[in-house]
Amino acid sequence: MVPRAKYRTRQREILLAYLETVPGVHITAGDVCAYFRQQGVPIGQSTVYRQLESLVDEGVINKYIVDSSSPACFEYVGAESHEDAEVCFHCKCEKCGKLIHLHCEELDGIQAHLLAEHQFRLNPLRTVFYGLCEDCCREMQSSGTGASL
Amino acid sequence: MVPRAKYRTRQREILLAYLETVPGVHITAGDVCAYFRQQGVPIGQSTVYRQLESLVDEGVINKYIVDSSSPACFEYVGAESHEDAEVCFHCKCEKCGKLIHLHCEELDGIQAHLLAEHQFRLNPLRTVFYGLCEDCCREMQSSGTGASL
DNA sequence: CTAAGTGCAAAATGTTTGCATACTT
DNA sequence: AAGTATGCAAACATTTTGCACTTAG
Repeated sequence: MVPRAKYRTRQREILLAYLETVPGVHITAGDVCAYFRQQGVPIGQSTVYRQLESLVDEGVINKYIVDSSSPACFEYVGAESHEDAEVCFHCKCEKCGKLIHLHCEELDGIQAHLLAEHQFRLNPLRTVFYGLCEDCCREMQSSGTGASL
Repeated sequence: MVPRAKYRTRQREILLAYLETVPGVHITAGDVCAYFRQQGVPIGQSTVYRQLESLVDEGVINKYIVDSSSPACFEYVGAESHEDAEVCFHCKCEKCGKLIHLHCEELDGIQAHLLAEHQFRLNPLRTVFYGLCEDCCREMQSSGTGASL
């Protein structure tokens, strides 16, 4: 795990500023590097990786790992993670990439259960349920791909 | 995605035989290779990767992807059990990085709930609960770092 | 001034692939 | 015989790291 950022460096601000312009969008570290390179903004890739990891650590962005042979995706969620009011869960469709925000008491119960029975203090802000959304689920059934997970 | 195996080769049988001896255990492709190398069983690593992928495709083993910088884990779940394969959830400690494998009916209920109430078909193989493990949780309380999530 | 962050290039890691050979059916 | 699997090594892609240099506080 990477330590939290302690300085506001130029690179961090630029990176953050960029991420804020694409909330809810999933981009890879490579995407970010490519974007800056194309824009002529000089930021080293190791800095990108390090800062992204820091931001994940701080809960400003989410990190999604979908497939072992594809890069991790990052997503700006800053606003949500800072307000402590409504905790919401995320469901991410593995097929279309759609991200669904869920408010649900039943799911909140998971938190209590994990704590009581498994001594695990869940952090909902960073937990993402992966699976298939309604649309993709239907689409998959009709297309006969008997992949019923 | 890799095509299904069509031949019963020696390597496939050996691999399968080994996997059957460690049901429910999570091993990486590297683990498998190392084991065979140590046992003097000559099986190439590409074969291991290819066969594992085939077996995943056939539902004989599960593949877990938890972290982008750690290898995928495989777990034998049996030839027959396709639909009702015993899947386990993962809890990952954000602090120490520990990975906890959880098998729990209560958590299985989440799957049903998400499907029934939110039309979302959860894929437990990809879903990871983030939070604090028991040890880190206690450690944090005692060290007065009032981080109560 | 000091601790933290940067950037480069190189290493490490995990996985895939090209291709000639060997095996299964 | 025909198609499939194997094994090696090399390619690949992503991420991490060592280290000298710069910068924020």
